[in-house]
This record gives sequence, C-alpha cells and structure tokens, in this order.
Amino acid sequence: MADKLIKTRFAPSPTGFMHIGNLRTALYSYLLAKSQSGKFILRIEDTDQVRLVEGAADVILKTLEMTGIDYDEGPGVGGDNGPYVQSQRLDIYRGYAQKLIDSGHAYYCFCTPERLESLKDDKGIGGYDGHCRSLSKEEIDKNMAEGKPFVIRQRMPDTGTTSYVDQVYGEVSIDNSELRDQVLIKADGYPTYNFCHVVDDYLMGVTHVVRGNEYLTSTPKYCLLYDAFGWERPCYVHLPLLMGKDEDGNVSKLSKRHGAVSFQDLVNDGFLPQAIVNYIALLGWCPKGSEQEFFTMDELKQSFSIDGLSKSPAVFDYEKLRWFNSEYIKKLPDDLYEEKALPILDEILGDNIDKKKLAQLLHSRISTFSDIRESVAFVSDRLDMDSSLYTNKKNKTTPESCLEVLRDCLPLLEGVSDWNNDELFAVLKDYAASKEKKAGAVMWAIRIAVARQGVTPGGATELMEVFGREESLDRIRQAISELA
RNA sequence: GGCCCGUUGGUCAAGCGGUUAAGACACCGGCCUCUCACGCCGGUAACACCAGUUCGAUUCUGGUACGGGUCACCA
Repeated sequence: MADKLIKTRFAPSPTGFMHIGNLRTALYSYLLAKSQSGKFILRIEDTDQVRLVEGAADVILKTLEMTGIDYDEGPGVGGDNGPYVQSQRLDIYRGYAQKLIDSGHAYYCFCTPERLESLKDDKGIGGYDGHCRSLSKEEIDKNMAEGKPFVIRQRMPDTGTTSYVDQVYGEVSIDNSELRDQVLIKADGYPTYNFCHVVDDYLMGVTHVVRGNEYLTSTPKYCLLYDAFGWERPCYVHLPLLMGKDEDGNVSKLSKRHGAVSFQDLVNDGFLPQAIVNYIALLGWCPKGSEQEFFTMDELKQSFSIDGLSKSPAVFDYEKLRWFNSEYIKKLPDDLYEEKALPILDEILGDNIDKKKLAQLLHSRISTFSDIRESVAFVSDRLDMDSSLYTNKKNKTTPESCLEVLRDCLPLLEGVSDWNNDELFAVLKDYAASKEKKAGAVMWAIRIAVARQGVTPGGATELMEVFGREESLDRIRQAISELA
C-alpha cells in the first residue's frame, strides 16, 4: 500500500511585498511536497479588507515564478479545489460557521469594540471574557432584529489540555484555559485567518501545514476546530523564525528596520534569485549527511527532509548572502553575465570606454550587480587624488620615481600601434627591463596615474585597454603635470 | 505578566552517550600577482549555567539564566 500523497500549501496575504521569511516558508513547504512527489498549492488569504493592497497578489505570483517555485493548484493554474482566493469563498465559510453554531462549538457575540478594549490591561494584554457565551435564543434574536453588529466566536473548552505533535518541535501541549474564544467570522462578514485557513486546508486536502512558529501556540485552537467538524487533523510543521540583528547587536524577528527584507528589494539590490533561494534554504535547514552548500532547485527537492530542519531561530546574514551571490555571479556564463552587467555600464559610462572589457574585469570582483556602480566611479570621473598614492613600499615607488616613469613611458605608449593589453604590457615590461626596474614599479606608476585611486578592478595595462588610447594618454599627461 | 518554544565560535551550522567538537561566511596570516579581487595554503574562535542519570555527558532529565514567540473583528 502506497502512502497517501502529501499535499502542502503556501497561503500568503497579499501585503504588497514578499518578505524573505515568507519566501523561505513557501520554499520549505514546496520542497516538502516535492521531495515526496506530492502536490503544492497556492492560496491567497485576502480576508482582511482593511489591509487590502491593490495588485499585491501579482507580487507573490511574480516572486514564485522568479524563484522557480511552481504550484499544482492556485490562482492562474486552477485546480479541483478552487477558488484559491479566500475573498471568493465567503459563502463556504459562512456555511461552515453555521454548522459550528448549530453544534454548539461557536456562538454569536455582540460585544462592542469599546467593551473589548476595556478588557485589556495597561500593556494591551487581555482577551475576551466569554461575555456572550450563553445568550438565550431570545436575546440573540432581539439583537439581530435591532441590527446590532455581531461576530461569531469559537467556544473553547473550559478545562483540559489540547496537544498535537509537531513534526519539528515534538509534542506541544496547551491548557485549554489559555485559549480565548477567538473570532471566526468578523462583523463585516469576512472570516478570520483562524477559521478559514482550517476550512480551506481541509477542503483542499492539505496534509501538511508548513508555517512559521508564531503559530505554534495557537495551533491547538485549530486542532479543536478540526475536532469540532470531525475532520482528521493535518500534520503540522512549524518553522524557526528568521531574525535580524540591529546595530546594537540585538536580534528580533526580521523586519524592515533590518534593511532590505523583501525578495524584490534584494533583486533590486543586485542579488540573483537563485542565490537568494540557495541562501535562505540553508537558514534553518541543513541536508542530512552532506556538506553540500550549493543547490539547484532540483537538488533541493532531492535533499530536503523534515529532520534537517532546525528548531532555533536563524539570523539573516547579508554578508553570507553576498558571498553566495558572488559565487553565483562567477558561475554565470559570459553572455548571461554581460546581459546583466552591460546595461548598468551603459547607463553610467560613455561610448569611449571598452565596456565589455571592463565587465570582464569586474566579473570576479563584485558580489552584487549594484557593486558595479561604485567600482566604476573612477572611470567616468577623474577623481581628486593625493600624490601619496604613488608611494608603494613593496614596489619601492615614490611620487618622484613615478614621475620619471610616466615621463619615460608617455612617448613609448604614444608609439604603441595596437592598443591592447598584451602589447601595452610588453612595452612597459621592456621599459622596466631596460631601466633595471621592477615591473611592478612601472605598473604602479601607470595604474595610479590612469585610475587616480589605489584599488582598481584590474592592473595598469588592463585599465589602459578599457580607457582606450586617447583617454589613457590624456590621464597620464595630466598626472605628469600634476606631479611636476 | 501567563503560557509555549529555543540555547554549539561574531553568523549559518554538523553532531543524535565515548570525536583532536566537522564544514561554510566573516576575520587574520601566507602564496600567486601589473594594485585589488579570484584561486590556493594556514590560523584565531563554540558546547549558557547548576544539579542529576551514567563507568562516561555537547548529546538524556530537572532547575536557573538569557533569547524568542504568543495572548487582535492581522495573518
């Protein structure tokens, strides 16, 4: 007997951006299903009319597409359990809420927001007190007739405990006295997450619920809902949270105050989707019996398993993401690399520059594509510089020695017929030999004169090739006049 | 504050009773070299604390401390 195929889901709210922690949840949920030949579905949870953001669902779809997380059922692709957008399923939720009312597992509550507010202590803590739990039929009818706004609440047991076995954290047990009578249907008729995700997961055949561990302690409420309907409870897989570190070294749930935290922000900052996926896959998960750190999506599907998931939160480290990204950039074939790098160079440099050559020099030197702008600033502008840059201990250069080199080399370079790296290098090397100088001493003088900064993406002759004959010679002439 | 969860180097992490406690990022050295980067070689750095179980605890149990989460008509 084959095991029943597993089915997981990703159920984001359309908030307008894809938080990197949400993306990781989507990834793990997807990988869990795909590692076992299961199905993965996408469901949009848009029941909060207040926070509704126009076009936000597109961001989610776009992100999943860019990261290679494809879904078997969901908006756009359809499926047998649709619709996959909660705002289109309102009648379904109302029907199920009614069942709960009929069976006594839920009840109408007419409490005003003001009364609810008064229940909280000075820290804003304090939940519903069960005020409307035992309203008589007459009272309910009267309130209804008066048109009083109402919500539907879940009736929690007064005693006992509710437990479930989480696939990552093991048994979780909560006293029922800790559980509030949570709202199932809001006054505006929309269901809450607490209610509709349970109904949907059941109706859509979800077998494994993968989500952040902020739900760990509220899951017993959902279990009770399954029980009330007589449905089999799904497997729960709660994930450790993603944390960010602030300037003071304090960690907390990763949020905007920690910098770029949405997938789109990261892409805009020059990170490659594959590098992002690879990095976040390893934040909270580690392949069993393997030290592999570079993964394609297919390899992740192969390797993923729940027992590789960590229980403790992980701090998001931009440095390591940058390293992953630089590795991915280095692995990019030239044509794909240039496709991304050249447009940036075109944007900031004129046509007199050999951008293709420059892009090549940059290939192993950038961590993100945005680094290009900074690395290349010295090409478009002749930077202000200090003559102390000409002093180099290892090559024994000084501003004076460099001036001599520049004066000697200018005519030699002017005579170069074929302006390319090999040719230029040969000329300067010969000159160095003839003067019994270290090649480095000559190169240093030229490189500083041409670049006007200490650290450059490439050596003296490579830079001259990029600049081209006229610009290179002109910069050297300028350097000579400044040093003289 | 109540409840729940967690705790191996600065960060990600392996480990699942006996190990010289892996590896990666970052950092620091060295080599390579026309600077830097790449690449290669090497180094610094960790089991939160206290009891208990055990011949033996990083690994099991309990407590403490610290961190996080949660107590919404948000998800």
